[in-house]
Amino acid sequence: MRGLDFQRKTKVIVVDDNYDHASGIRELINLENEYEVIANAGNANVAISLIKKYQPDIVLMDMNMPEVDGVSAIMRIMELKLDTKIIVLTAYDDPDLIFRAMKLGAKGYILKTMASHQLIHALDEVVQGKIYLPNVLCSRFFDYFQNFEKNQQNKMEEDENNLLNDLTNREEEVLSLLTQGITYKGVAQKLFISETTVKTHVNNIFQKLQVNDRTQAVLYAINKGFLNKQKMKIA
Amino acid sequence: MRGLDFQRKTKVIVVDDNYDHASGIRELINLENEYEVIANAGNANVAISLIKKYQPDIVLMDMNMPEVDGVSAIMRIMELKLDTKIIVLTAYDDPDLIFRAMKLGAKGYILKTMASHQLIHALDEVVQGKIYLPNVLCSRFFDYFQNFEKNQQNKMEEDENNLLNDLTNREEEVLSLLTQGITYKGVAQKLFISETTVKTHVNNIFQKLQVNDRTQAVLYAINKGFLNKQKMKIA
DNA sequence: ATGTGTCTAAACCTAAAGGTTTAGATTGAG
DNA sequence: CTCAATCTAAACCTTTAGGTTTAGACACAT
Repeated sequence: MRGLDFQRKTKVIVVDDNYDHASGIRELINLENEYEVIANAGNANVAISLIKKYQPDIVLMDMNMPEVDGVSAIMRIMELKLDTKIIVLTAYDDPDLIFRAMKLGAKGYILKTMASHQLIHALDEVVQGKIYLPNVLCSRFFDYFQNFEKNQQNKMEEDENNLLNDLTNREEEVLSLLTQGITYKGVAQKLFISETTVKTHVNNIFQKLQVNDRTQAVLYAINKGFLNKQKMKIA
Repeated sequence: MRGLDFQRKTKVIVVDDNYDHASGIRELINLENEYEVIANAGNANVAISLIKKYQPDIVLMDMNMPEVDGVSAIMRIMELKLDTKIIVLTAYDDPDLIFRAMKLGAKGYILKTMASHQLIHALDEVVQGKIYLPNVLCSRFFDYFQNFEKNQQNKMEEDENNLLNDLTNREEEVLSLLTQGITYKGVAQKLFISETTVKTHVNNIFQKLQVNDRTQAVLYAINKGFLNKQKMKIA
């Protein structure tokens, strides 16, 4: 695909607070016929206004900037809802940073330590609409992603402070029905027990969860991932 | 790293309901010195018991199986909490399938249409603890991932059937307090209005949301992303 | 066999929630 | 100006919900 578009060069804006570094990247990119660095920005605010003005095809963004951090900068650029594609360029391979950048919609992620031809390759891939994430960073991302999701599901059981763990089986059943917005009478019918028994269970639940009413109990349950647990039991 | 472990071969279990296909993969893998297919499984249940029994290093899993679907199978294998690594092998490059498999903890994802040496390469990468996701599938994943997160936030406003959109500003405020488990009296104090006024609002909310009590209203609100909306208003 | 935990259930009470109707004040659109 | 929507509020009522105490039946462990 490189060089097929004779109409115009691919417009790139470089965002980096280090002027020397930005200049280096600029020269490197301008060596390529199909790319053109149309502007440099030393901070996020300047970057935003330049992007609004020029609507570049690609923004190469350094992540360790003063004042506004890189993640916020990406967020603000994405909110513009332009066709501009963001490639992150940073010294850090921090999984959390990679995860957040990609989540927000970055199309590529490159380490500064990587060879310069990789930068050009990243540009090539991204202009074609692909994602550019080197294998090393890809693995980092997924380590974080999978553990993140896993933790979301399992943090409940692992949490010593989770009062839901004090509930008996029957109480869990009752709570499960409460989280569906069912009345005492309804719960009694579903569990084939009397309404007063349900009340007893509910009162015990309230004491164990240290709440005062069913709404708070339901909210506590939802926040602690109780619903996920119930779903898993069913499946 | 290949061939450095003289102690034992890497144990692989192949899960595929198509016997011929499973056999083909088995032979292919057994050509490699460092790998050994120790078992085949034609369905998820057999697979689970074989995995429990042999605790293989790698499970190669076909996703289009009858009875139990591949995603559920992955979920059940992950629940065993073994060191077994799952590589998905399927004919489909459906982004949703890729996303769910990776989310659940799959370490690799290969299409059946891909060359056989890629399968071996995937095994090599995964035994080293890396993630194997070919560029095409990686892009598919991120397209889904980035839109997924975006959609989660915006699906509410876009939903024509979302009854929350019928609420007035004041009703939203009241509902917001209900979702914090606050009583009529508490809401009245927070909003500097009388308790009966709160009741009126709440009744209107119930009618608009077509529910009968506060618990159901709170659940409706949570399910439709009301809490996210409130958070966004703050930020 | 004795105690502990769980599930069951009743009686009794108060507080809160929910349903209905009516209505005044304000605002903004036609 | 008038209509509609919204926010406010009261009176009246019924139904749940929640709190407390007591207690029988069963299982399980020491």
